[in-house]
Amino acid sequence: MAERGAAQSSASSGESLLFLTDEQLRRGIEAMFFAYRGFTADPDRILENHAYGRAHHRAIHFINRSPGTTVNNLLAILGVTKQSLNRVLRTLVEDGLVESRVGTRDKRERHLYLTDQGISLERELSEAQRTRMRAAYRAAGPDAVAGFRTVLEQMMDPELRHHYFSNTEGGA
Amino acid sequence: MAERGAAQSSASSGESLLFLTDEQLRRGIEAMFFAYRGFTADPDRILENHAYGRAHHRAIHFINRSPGTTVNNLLAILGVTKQSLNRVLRTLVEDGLVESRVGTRDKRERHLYLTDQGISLERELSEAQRTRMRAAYRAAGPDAVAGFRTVLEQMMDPELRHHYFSNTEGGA
DNA sequence: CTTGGAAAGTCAACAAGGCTGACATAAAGT
DNA sequence: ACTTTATGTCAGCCTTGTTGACTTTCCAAG
Repeated sequence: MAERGAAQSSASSGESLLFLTDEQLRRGIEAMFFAYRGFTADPDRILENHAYGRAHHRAIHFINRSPGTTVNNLLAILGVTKQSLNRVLRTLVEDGLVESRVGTRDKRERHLYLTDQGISLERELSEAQRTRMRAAYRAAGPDAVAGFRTVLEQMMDPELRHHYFSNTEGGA
Repeated sequence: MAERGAAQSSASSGESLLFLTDEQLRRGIEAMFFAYRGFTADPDRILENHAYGRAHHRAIHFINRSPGTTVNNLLAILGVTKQSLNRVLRTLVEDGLVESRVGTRDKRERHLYLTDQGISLERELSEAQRTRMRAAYRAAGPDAVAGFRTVLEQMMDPELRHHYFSNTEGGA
C-alpha cells in the first residue's frame, strides 16, 4: 500500500514511475500468463505425437544445451525430485533418445548425452519454438528484445539465475 | 536453416539482425523458462498454506479481473475443459471464496464473483506477484518494460491475444 | 407449443507429472 | 572402517489435465 502510493504519485526522483502502477503490473502478469501459453503451445503439439510431455522436453533441452551434464546438475536446473526426473530419463534412455554414460573421473555420476534420435527430436522441438520466438523478436525489434530479456532476468529467483547465466560463454 | 543463415549474415535491410541468431533465440527461450519459474514461485508458496493449487489461482485471478464473468468465458480464457475448471470452481464455491449467481437475462449462465474471503486471498496472491514484478520493473526501467510487454504480446497465440487486450479499457 | 441445441453440471475413469518416504548400491572421501 | 554422495527404484499419494456419457435447465426457432 505504501509502495503503491509511491508508485502512483508520479515524479519522485525525476522519472515518472507510471510504469509501476498496480494496473501496469497486472498487465505484465497477464502478459506472462498468455505469452507462456503461446511459448509452450508448439512443442506441446509435437510432443503429443511422440507420447512425451513437457517434462521430457525440458530434459531434452538441457541435455542438448550441456552435453555430458550429470543427473544432479539437471535436478538443480529443473527443480524437481530425482524420482520425477528419473521417470522421465528412464523412458528417454529406453527409447534410445538419451545415452547415460558412467563417469570416468567419478564413477558414481552418470553423464547424459542425446543420441542421434534425441538430437533429431530436440531439433524438431526447438525449431518450432524458435520459429515463434523469431517472429516475435522480428516484429518487436532489437530494443524491445533487449528490454524483454532484462525484465525476465530480473524476474528470476536469484538462486536460479546462475543456471541461466552459466551458459553465456563456455563450450561449443 | 535458410532462415538461420539469413539471420546470421548480418545486414540485410540495414539493421544488424544479430538479435535473431539461433543463439539469441535460445537465450530467450531459457529466459522464459527460468523467469516463469520465478513468476509463479511466490503465489505457489502461499497457495500451499491454503491447500489450493495454481489452477485455483488462475480462476481467482480472472474472476477478480472481470467480476460477473461466465463459466464459458473463463473456459475460453483458461483453455481447459469444463470438467477441469468445474472441479476447481466447486471447491472455491464450497469454501466460500467464489459466489456463483444464476444469470438474470440467461438463466443457464452462471456469473462468478469473489466473496470478501475470495478478494482477501486474491489480494494476498497478487500482492506477492506484484512485489516481484515491481522489483523487476524498477530494476529494468521503463524502456525495458515496454520492450518486455511488446515481445510477450507478439508471442501470444493470435486467437488468445484478444483475451489479453479485452481488458485494456472497460469497467472499474 | 414443441423441439433443437446451448450452457452448465456431474459421474467415472484415466494419465502425466509433481510429491514423500524408504531402501539399495556403488564409489568417493575421511 | 565409516560416512557421505550420486544414482536408481518401489510404492503410494495429490493436483490437474484429459475423454466420454449423461442430465437438467432454458432460450429460441419452427
